[in-house]
Amino acid sequence: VICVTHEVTAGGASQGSRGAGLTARDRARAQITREIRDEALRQVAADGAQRLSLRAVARSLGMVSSALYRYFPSRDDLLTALIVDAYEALSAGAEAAVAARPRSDFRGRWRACCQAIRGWALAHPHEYALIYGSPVPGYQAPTETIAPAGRVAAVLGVLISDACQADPAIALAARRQPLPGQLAAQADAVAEAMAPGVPAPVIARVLIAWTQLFGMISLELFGQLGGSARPGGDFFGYATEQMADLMGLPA
Amino acid sequence: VICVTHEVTAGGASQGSRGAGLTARDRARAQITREIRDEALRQVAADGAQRLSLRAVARSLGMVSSALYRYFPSRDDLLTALIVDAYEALSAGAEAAVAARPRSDFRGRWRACCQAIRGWALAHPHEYALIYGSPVPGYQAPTETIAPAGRVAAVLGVLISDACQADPAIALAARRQPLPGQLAAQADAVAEAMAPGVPAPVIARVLIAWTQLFGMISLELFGQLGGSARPGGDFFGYATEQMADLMGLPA
DNA sequence: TGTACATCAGTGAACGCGCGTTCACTGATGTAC
DNA sequence: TGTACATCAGTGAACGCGCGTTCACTGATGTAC
Repeated sequence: VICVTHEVTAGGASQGSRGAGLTARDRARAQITREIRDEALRQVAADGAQRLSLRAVARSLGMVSSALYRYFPSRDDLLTALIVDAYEALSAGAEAAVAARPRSDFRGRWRACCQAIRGWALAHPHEYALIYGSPVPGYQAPTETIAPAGRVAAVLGVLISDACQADPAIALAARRQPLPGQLAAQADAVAEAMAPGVPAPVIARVLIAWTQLFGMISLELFGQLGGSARPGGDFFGYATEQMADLMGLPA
Repeated sequence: VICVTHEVTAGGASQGSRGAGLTARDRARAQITREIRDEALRQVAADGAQRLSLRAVARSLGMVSSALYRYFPSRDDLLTALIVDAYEALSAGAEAAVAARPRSDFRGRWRACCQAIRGWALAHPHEYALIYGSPVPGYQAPTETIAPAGRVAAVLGVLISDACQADPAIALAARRQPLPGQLAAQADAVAEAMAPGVPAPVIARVLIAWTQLFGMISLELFGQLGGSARPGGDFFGYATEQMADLMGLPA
């Protein structure tokens, strides 16, 4: 009885907020869904995505494995939710880091973006692998993951857009090296989606910086740098500056 | 009886070659070991490394799964053998491609190296993932894989060594931008192992080119380029040239 | 406000699958006298 | 050359494990009159 009263009270309170009409059941469902995601994430963080097991998640939550099917129709859907979360966390971090710098300090914003992404990757290696590692076998990323993935790229898109508007010299310098036809068209397509108004040659260099950034992080994280060549933060910072130069960001 | 005669004859023949003293059993063992590797490789190529299963390999070979333990002490040892093979195949391809160009055409050798590595990766995506993808969970690469991994890097090491010796301008140009202390020490260590005599600033740029190369290939192969930004060969070629410029290779 | 019915969360058992690895064993191949 | 013994490849059964997913069911929560 106490329990019922409690729920009714909470229901009334939540009706006052914007979740109007939420029943106790709805709220319980939302919370348990969250708990499942959290526990699944904990397992991915500990053992990697391939090891994610519905049964283990259910076990940790004191549920029976079949109960999870009330919340996620399959293991793959749970994985998809985690992937979306990872993209969101990464891009939120990058956005915040970039926003913390003066709007006109383009090189500083680029640095902040790189550091934030690397920092997040080092802190969450398995989540990073989940979104930028080799694909999980048998899992086909559904279309829902495309938008969150784009949000990460948009951080850089906005940055270069701002820089090009503020400093026409960037575009001018890049234009002196025209691109082969097909690449120019590709770059234009990218510009339209991510950085309207930025000329193709600049975009091409931004793409180089982009692949450099994730390439470095992946090689470092996955330990594929032959022992001797492991890039600590020093190499990362150095490469970041070189890429800023390549993109033509003012010093 | 016929069978025995046959074997004795073959044994005699092989004693004439450098595999002296090889018994029929030894030769059978070598061949079956090869067949196991080949079949395992076929499975990795088809389904990825995580899906490699001793039982499936045995099944394909018409053996019973426990028989494989005569040849490989565990699944991990089989994986290790495949990893070594993959490194060897990749580096052999890169070496051949580089060797096919005139020794003094440094930019051409660099281009050939990049194209060979990308070509091999596209042709053998799962094997590429095996060596440059996110680590297989639960598998710890043993020390035997270090040397073959280094062989790939050595291709680039020899190249830049040659270039620096032939064209002192490369080193001179790079020296104008000194490195932060720790990075210089790291680069010197890399130089000592891979490219003796090459100054640290050049090495730092080579490392950028190196991470760029594998970063591009990984992002392309693993499909993590947000749909729009997928790098066909055009982008790859463009980036390759930019990296040649960065390293200071003469045009 | 009270009752009858519909909805839904969670249970527990089961299905069917595949895996890596061990072990006692048989029979063929190699070796030493 | 012939025999006795040691080595080794391959067999078949078993151990113990974990997984994703389905299904009929119970009991609590929500809804409509």
